[in-house]
Amino acid sequence: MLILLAYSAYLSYIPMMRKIAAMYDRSRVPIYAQVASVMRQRIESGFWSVGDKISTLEELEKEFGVARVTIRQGIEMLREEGLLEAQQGRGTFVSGRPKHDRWLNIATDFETMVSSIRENVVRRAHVEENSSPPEIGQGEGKLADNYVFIRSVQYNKSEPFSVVNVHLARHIYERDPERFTHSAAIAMISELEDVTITHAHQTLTIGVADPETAELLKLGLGEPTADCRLILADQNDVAIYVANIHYHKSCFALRMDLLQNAGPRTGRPILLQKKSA
Amino acid sequence: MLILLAYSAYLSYIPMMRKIAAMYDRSRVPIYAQVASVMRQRIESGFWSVGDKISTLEELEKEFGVARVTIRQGIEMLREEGLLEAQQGRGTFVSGRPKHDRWLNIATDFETMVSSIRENVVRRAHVEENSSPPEIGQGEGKLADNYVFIRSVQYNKSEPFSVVNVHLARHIYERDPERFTHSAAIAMISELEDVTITHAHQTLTIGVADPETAELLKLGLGEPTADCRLILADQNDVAIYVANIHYHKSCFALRMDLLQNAGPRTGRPILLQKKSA
DNA sequence: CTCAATTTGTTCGTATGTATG
DNA sequence: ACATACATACGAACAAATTGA
Repeated sequence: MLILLAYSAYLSYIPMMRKIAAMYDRSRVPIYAQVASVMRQRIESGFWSVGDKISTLEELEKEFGVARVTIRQGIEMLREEGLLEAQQGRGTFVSGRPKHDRWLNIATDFETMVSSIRENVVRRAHVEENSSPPEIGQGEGKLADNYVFIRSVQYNKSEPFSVVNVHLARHIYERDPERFTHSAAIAMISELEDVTITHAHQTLTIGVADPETAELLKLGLGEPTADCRLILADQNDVAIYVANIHYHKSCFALRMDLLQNAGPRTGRPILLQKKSA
Repeated sequence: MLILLAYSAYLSYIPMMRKIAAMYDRSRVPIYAQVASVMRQRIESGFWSVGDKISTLEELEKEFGVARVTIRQGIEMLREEGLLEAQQGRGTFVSGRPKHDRWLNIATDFETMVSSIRENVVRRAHVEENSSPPEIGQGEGKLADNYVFIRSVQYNKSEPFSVVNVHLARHIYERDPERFTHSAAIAMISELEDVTITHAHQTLTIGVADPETAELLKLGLGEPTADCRLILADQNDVAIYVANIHYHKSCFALRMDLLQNAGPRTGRPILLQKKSA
């Protein structure tokens, strides 16, 4: 069995020990929960592997600069999550890894997006036919006359993983209200022969859960979410589809190929060109 | 001056009132701070505009299902941030919007990435010449014989916004240790004539700040960050550059054009093809 | 101007949670 | 396990400022 050195020996953050109080103060999460989240991260990242004996309470006290009881509270959290097991006289051992779902892959081009959304299981929808228009920034297109608001939640094995809030131009919606309500609007739009999408872009940020999102995704208020804003504009530059999607952070990953349409890349020539520009 | 209706009238979350205790319990952040983050969001999103009178304490008590003093603590937080001003007898008013930094745009192709990184101001670097190799997943290339570990922090107006942890293949590093330490490694790699990048990909997730990252970005332990993993493989499929970048969430945004290399898009034909496939 | 209604500000007591030594 | 200190949260009562009838 591998006995690990104290983490501090590896990453040398002894110099920051004096500032530790300030670090804990920057977050209003209780210290033991902060300690727990660091230890959870170490298990998830593999720095502590399943079966390993982790540092002793004494080492952890010194490393985190907090009292023994506080460390124990953190360990208790992880025991309840099934990640740690403590044994008197022996030590504390890693007994499992957190579920890292990361199975959701966000599309980076239109084709992929449509086909991935098409397969989504939408379990719940709420429609407001008389909706206020969406907030639109400059460069995002013109507003349509009327919008319909559709909210749906996507589930994976009965676990909610995203909330989709869509403002759909009413003239699009009315072509087939029934289907727009119960299947993915974007897939349907892409099938309309007389609608040409001239702009489609997506902006991704980190946001916080508002009460509705928190409730639907079973999150705490203010917990972080991956927020995706998706806008489609038609041939008249009218924003016919404006979506705000909130993803559960633990299922979210975005993978991009940086050489997508470029092929292998060697150094000098292009960059020199750029430099001189 | 606009007097707003209670938010609850608009978004109808009265039905969830019974579950409110559960919602607060899902996070270990104090309730007043959770309330504050919801109100902050309302100001940021423009639901409450500057100058507006927000709901009264009594309304907010009922809406959030918490005590008056708790609401006041939340308001007090936002007063200290300069977002709200309260006046006895009159009400509480929005006095400012949060700084929405979002000025950082993550690149989605190699050229853009290199030229944006080239302009970054790196203010601090830490180098470990005898570094353990990076963790590599399948499909990310083969490991080089040796790596050098370089950590740098990027600043904007003396505010740190990202921590870059790079494992750089030693044979690359040794071509010019001095420059690799003090300027952006990736920009230099792209100038090497005899190195061809055959794979370059980027994976973005939401992570939590570990002690080092928290200290360098002045975050609380366990606060959310945007984590970007960036890997470059050379002509021999060796991962010569493996970066783990932690961005401060408030400066992070990723914008993608979904029609990047496709041009305008009309419905049927392509999709029918896909369907029959 | 006064009065009443509205709205924020303050204080008390109590209970529980967090953190230390 | 205990004693101590401080933060969080509740409910209730009361005080002070503002507004409009």
